[in-house]
Amino acid sequence: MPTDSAPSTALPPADGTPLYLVDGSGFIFRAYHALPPLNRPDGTPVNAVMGFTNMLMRLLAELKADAVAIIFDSKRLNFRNEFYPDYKAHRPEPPEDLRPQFAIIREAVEAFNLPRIELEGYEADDLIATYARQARAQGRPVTIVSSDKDLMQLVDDGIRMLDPMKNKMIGPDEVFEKFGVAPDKVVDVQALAGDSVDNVPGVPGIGIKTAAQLITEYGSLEALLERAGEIKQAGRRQKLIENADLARISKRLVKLEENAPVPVPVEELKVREPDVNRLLSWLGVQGFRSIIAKVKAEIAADGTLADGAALHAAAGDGGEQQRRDLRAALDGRSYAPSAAPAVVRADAHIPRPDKVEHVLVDTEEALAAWVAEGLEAGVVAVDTETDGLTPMRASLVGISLSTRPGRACYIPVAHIDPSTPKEGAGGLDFGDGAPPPKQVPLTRALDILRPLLEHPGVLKVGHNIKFDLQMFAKHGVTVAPIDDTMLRSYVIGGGRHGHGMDELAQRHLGVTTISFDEVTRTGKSRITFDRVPLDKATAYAAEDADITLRLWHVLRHDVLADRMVTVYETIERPLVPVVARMEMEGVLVDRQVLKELSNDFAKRLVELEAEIHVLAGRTFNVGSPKQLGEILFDEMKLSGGKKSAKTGAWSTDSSVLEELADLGIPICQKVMDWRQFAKLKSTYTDTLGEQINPGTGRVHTSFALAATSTGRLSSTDPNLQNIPIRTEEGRKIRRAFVAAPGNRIMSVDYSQIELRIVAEMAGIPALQQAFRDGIDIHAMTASQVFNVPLDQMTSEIRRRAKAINFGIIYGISSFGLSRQLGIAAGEAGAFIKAYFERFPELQAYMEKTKAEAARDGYVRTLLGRKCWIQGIQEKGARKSYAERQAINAPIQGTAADIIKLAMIKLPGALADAGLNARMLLQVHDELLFEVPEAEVEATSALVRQVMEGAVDIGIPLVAEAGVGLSWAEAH
DNA sequence: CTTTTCACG
DNA sequence: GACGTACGTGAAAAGT
Repeated sequence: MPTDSAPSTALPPADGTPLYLVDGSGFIFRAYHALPPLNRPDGTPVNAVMGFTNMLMRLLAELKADAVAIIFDSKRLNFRNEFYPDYKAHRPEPPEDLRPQFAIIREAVEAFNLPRIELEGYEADDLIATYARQARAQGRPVTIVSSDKDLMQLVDDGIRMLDPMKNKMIGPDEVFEKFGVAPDKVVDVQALAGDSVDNVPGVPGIGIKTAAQLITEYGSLEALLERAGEIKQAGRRQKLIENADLARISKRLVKLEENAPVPVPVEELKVREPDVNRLLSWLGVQGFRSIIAKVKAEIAADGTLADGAALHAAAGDGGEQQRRDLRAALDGRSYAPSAAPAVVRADAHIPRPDKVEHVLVDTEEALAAWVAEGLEAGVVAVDTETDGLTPMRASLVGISLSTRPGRACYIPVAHIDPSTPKEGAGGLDFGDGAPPPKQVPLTRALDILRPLLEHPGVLKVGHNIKFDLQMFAKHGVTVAPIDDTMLRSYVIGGGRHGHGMDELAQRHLGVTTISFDEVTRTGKSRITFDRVPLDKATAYAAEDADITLRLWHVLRHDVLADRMVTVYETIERPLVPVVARMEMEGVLVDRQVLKELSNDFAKRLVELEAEIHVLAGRTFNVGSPKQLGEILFDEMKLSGGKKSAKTGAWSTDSSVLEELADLGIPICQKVMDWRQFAKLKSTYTDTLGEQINPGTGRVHTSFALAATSTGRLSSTDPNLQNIPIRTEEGRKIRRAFVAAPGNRIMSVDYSQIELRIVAEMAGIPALQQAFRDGIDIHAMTASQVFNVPLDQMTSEIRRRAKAINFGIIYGISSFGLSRQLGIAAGEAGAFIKAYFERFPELQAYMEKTKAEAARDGYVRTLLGRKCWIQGIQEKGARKSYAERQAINAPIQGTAADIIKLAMIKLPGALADAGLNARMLLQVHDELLFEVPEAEVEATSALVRQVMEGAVDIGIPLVAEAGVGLSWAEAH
């Protein structure tokens, strides 16, 4: 976790804000029994839900509560059953028509956006007791909303109870009325009297009246039991002596735990303004028309439902709402009711619609009607269908829209007859297919859709909407504003599961979607989407839009509930158009340079192969690790072979070959050389040329936004984040990445960003100072760890320190370090020990991070991104692996967050400065630009400034720029 | 379709 | 005493 210098979610000081603690579980039963049966339109019983919802409304609207927690029992047994198994054992199962209401009531709390508290092993009463005492200690008045007498023990002059059914306040006087003693003696009375409902035994024959009398007389339960012999009445005396232990157990059962490990700090129990759309939708599903009217009236009155927070302040689309209102005012139209800016109709059933309409749109009139419907709704899900997966090569063949859950359409715009031959000879169409099906042609369809897609007041929701943005941009349509369900899922569950739509549909909606393969078939018989018959295409495409919108409703709430709004809104969402633009820009690649390198590599491969065959004594496939292993270890009988654990095959990776080459085995060095050239040729020089887009003459990679567990981007088709640089031969490939005439390639990279982050997050003053002083960090750590003055530093000592520094970032192990440095594990372990002794804060930080991962299942970056860690609960090697991930993820992830923030700021900063540089690539700590020759100086200064100032993490960030005619020169 | 290897940060 | 390892990716080729 961030240390003191992290952007703090500063807790407010105890400020005397009254705290309302609602006994949710208790209330459910009382509301159920108090209210007549009541069903919502679909037949689900909701009488307790109704009572509960009215109570929440009263809390917010009448009591104007600012600090609230709704507290529930956890399902399982609690700690009381450990010492008294019969506790609450005879409770009957809840009635049939109450059971389905529990889940709906939890939904109610979410819909009102109130803190919902429950904790396994504890009853709601224990959590209430804990919070009540904590708030009381801060001098805050506490109101417990409950009519459960078991809570009366908590009452004092600062803690009162409110009986929500009778609307009656309970203070010390009322408690005395009930129990005949002051609140602090209530426990003793209950221990004696017992409770048949909860199966608390007490002392047989003693009820509340007698108990109160005895406690008043003797002062306390302990005193009474000790002096039981003094009691005059023989029967009562005997019962007390015989059942003293039962009374003591009863006291433990009745006494509430005041030190429960509550899951949310008391300071964070705050009323947050609900998402009005979600709340109204939810109320609509329940059929609570009178409550909807009340909510709307409240909002009309003061713009908020609860006191405090501004409307939509926490909601993800707050900006959109404001812009929409502004736009509506400007053009004199209004797309939303003036009083309640609810845009999702309250009768929309979320997430499960009661009817499904997936329709084909093949006329301009029908399309215009859908556009009108989208404008009215204010939120639409959009999806595009194309004839390929790479956006820069694919063509648009259809568009789907969804305006509310269950309602979606498919608009084919470039479908052809399914019987059309796959490839017209030489691209010519001999007209042997039937005419295309009836549809609105592409350009006409886009003209009609444009007002919707570009309308600043209509949110366009997509699943990986970057792709759709690009498809529309190709036709001059700039889609904005946007939201992305894939990225919403990513900020919540990055590293825990995938974020593809099919998986999320299953996960969140329980829906199995129509698979793409099902529609297009697979393998050789696969057809492009423009050949899919319209009925099938509609079923598939409309479903995608429908599911996207339904996922949006769920995930929008989940992001909020998971406190990930800031990461989503400040990093992921604004990044989408930036990366979309960058991919479309593409990078200019000189085919001729690649061709020459390819020929050169081919020549050397032929030579090497011949030499290797001679040395092996026979011909074989050098590219086959299996055959090579057999040659080296079975036929040539070389020692030092390792077998892979999985298949038992000989390992022939570079570490093995290198060892043998050092022993003077000539074939091994030759194979290593062969491998290098084979890799460079097959992966880079032969392939990159083919990736040049014939239309733009440039290479357009695709950056995956939700692929990594740490928040990094990844690059595919082709991967431009792993272009060689480490060897001289490999580096030549960068000569092919060139600037267009009149331009230069500029590379700007962060210097030592991950080590800076370590220094900051772990709070290591010595490292922080070194970075502030701008000294060589590897030499400095070498000097500190190995006790060598800087002026006597050798390159070998510095190399070792550098390896340790990198090791730190990877979650160091003595094995890994020893392998990296080619030293014994024991020696490596000693280095690590010395390092930790010099920088003790580091070891403490690592322990803390591991513990956090084990406790929560995830770790966080400095900016709050969650990185889920799989396997942290396991044992042995798997656990160690998970621990190293837990150490690495916050560091790597923070660096990823920082460069993303810089990328978001750059387009605006460049435009404001009148500069025309284009951002081309991101390589984790580096950004690549194409810059007009005349603007090189100004761009270099500005980009460095923006990158260094992307966010203030405490330690200074440093960015360095290089310029040249190619990437090789710029780096 | 999985495994091995190797390119990058 | 042996596990099986440095963290994060994607692509090509071989081998099932």
